[in-house]
Amino acid sequence: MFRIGDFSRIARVSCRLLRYYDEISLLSPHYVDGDSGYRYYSAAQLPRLNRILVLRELGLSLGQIARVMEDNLSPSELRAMLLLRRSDVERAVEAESDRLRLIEVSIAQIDNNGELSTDDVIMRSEPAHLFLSLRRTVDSFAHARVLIRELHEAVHGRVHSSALGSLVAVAHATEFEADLFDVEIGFTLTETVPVAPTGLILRELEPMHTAAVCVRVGPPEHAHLVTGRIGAFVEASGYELAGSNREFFLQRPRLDHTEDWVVEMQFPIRKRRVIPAQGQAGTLTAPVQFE
Amino acid sequence: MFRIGDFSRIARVSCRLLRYYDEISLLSPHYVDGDSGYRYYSAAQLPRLNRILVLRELGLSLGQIARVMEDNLSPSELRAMLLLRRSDVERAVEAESDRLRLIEVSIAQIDNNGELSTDDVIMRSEPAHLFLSLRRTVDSFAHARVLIRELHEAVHGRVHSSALGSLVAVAHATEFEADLFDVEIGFTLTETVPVAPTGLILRELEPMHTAAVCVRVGPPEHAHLVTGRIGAFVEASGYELAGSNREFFLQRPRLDHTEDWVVEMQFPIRKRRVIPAQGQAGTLTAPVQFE
DNA sequence: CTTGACTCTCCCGTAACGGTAAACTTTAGG
DNA sequence: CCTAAAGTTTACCGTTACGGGAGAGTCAAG
Repeated sequence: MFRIGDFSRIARVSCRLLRYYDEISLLSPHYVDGDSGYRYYSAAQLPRLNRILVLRELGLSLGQIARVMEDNLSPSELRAMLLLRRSDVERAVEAESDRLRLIEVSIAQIDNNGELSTDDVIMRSEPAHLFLSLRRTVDSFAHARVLIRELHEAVHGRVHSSALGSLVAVAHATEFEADLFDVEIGFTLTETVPVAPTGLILRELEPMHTAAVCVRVGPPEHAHLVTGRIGAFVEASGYELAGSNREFFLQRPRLDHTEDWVVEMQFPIRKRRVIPAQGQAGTLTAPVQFE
Repeated sequence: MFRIGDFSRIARVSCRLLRYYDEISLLSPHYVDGDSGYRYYSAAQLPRLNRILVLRELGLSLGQIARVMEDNLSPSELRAMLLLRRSDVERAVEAESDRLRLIEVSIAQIDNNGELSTDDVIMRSEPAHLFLSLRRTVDSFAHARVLIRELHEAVHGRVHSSALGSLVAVAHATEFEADLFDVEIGFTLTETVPVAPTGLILRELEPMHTAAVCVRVGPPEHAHLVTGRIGAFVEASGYELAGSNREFFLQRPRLDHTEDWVVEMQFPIRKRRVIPAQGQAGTLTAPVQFE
């Protein structure tokens, strides 16, 4: 019979931990003195404690460990738990590895540029939306204002304003240097509407499983700065573009004050299967070009 | 100006998170109504929020993120933080990979044996101890009782009992099948003592950086069972033996009741440089032999 | 003016313990 | 036998980064 301090020294765990495991009934002392409340442990409890510690090291939660310990769980059930745990750990390893690459990209950014400029590019998923739009091919992206006005006129009076969501511009062109832009501009909808013969398209705006997004505050003339930044980020972090990008207007734009526009640029991306340069942070010196 | 709900939808984060970041002064609203307490956010705050989210994704704590954000931290300081973070993540990846291998070993154990029998072998480090001992070569490990008696007589009266720690037996032989055992038996000491010319050795019992330990309750005749289990565990988890093993007596042994002995067996181990079979859990079918 | 949607603050809960305080018990030494 | 030191008890708070919910107040549209 050991008092808690001796037992903790023998088992190399803290007294606090033993009391905690007693509290949650994971490992109760062999005997508790009724008067003093002193806990007394026997050496025969060491195997149980060690088993707990081993399972803990495998990453099982104390709740799971309790299930393993209390009834003598069948080996196959334990096996199932371990399989579950294994897939969790596999995912965790992959997630941490991804994180590691992102960190290295950021360090390389600082080394090359003197500062961290990709800091506002973020990756997330984007759900599908119901979308009511106009599609045109124009010769200048600044022409967008005209399109927006046209869209407003087409929509005005036909759709209740409470059904309208955000203004979205989809860039269907994949060549960024081309002289012609295939642009689709419309509103997301919160409910379906009848589409009269107005030239308006009613469709689903595709969801993006993974999107690199960046918020731009300023006129469309500055878009290429953000575009380049996103491109560099996507390139460096082992992804590639996976479709046409689009711009979400987070504020209803005032057509005559383009410098106040608040636009979220969204680029669908996917993991590259081949990762070209797997080197250290400092070795990523070649200038990274977009597309 | 957006109310918190709109802003949360735009930024794709929860209201709760925005309130929390306000509370810890990480991202305060552009304006707070004095009467109602309503928070109003401006679109111009999105870049800051996104930067926060990016840093969070890199795994920085909110405290670190706050330091990055509040003063405009110099890029080199940020770089240092990222380097620190990188080494943390590298360690995390390695730790999770180790864990993954342990899990796979456990699954393979169940598949081969029908149950998890290595469950009470645990890995930890063992500190150095001051050690006062006798060393003999005997022809049978069961001869240990005689040695213990001899040790008691040598120590009795010369060392104050408060200075005595645990009884330890060191097996210096590396060949487990040999007929002769080179055994050293002694006590750990809590303070240094004068060693009279008694044949006793005063030395440091080497620490073990990594040890596989297992508690055995029972007579020394059962030691080989535990030995085999530890060996199989060590072999399967990518380690190898790295020196002579020893037995810590967790209870002062009663010489005439060997069946009550509570002994912790400690084997120093190190990572194998070459990992032979890197296969899946189910493929580990060859019987694993000790040494 | 009402009603429904929105927002506020405040408190509790998470997992797995560590730290500390105030009171009590045991043990060793004289 | 007495005292002092060491050990132990319960109880409460803190950690991280939020999520959930209660009860009360606020805003906007019809």
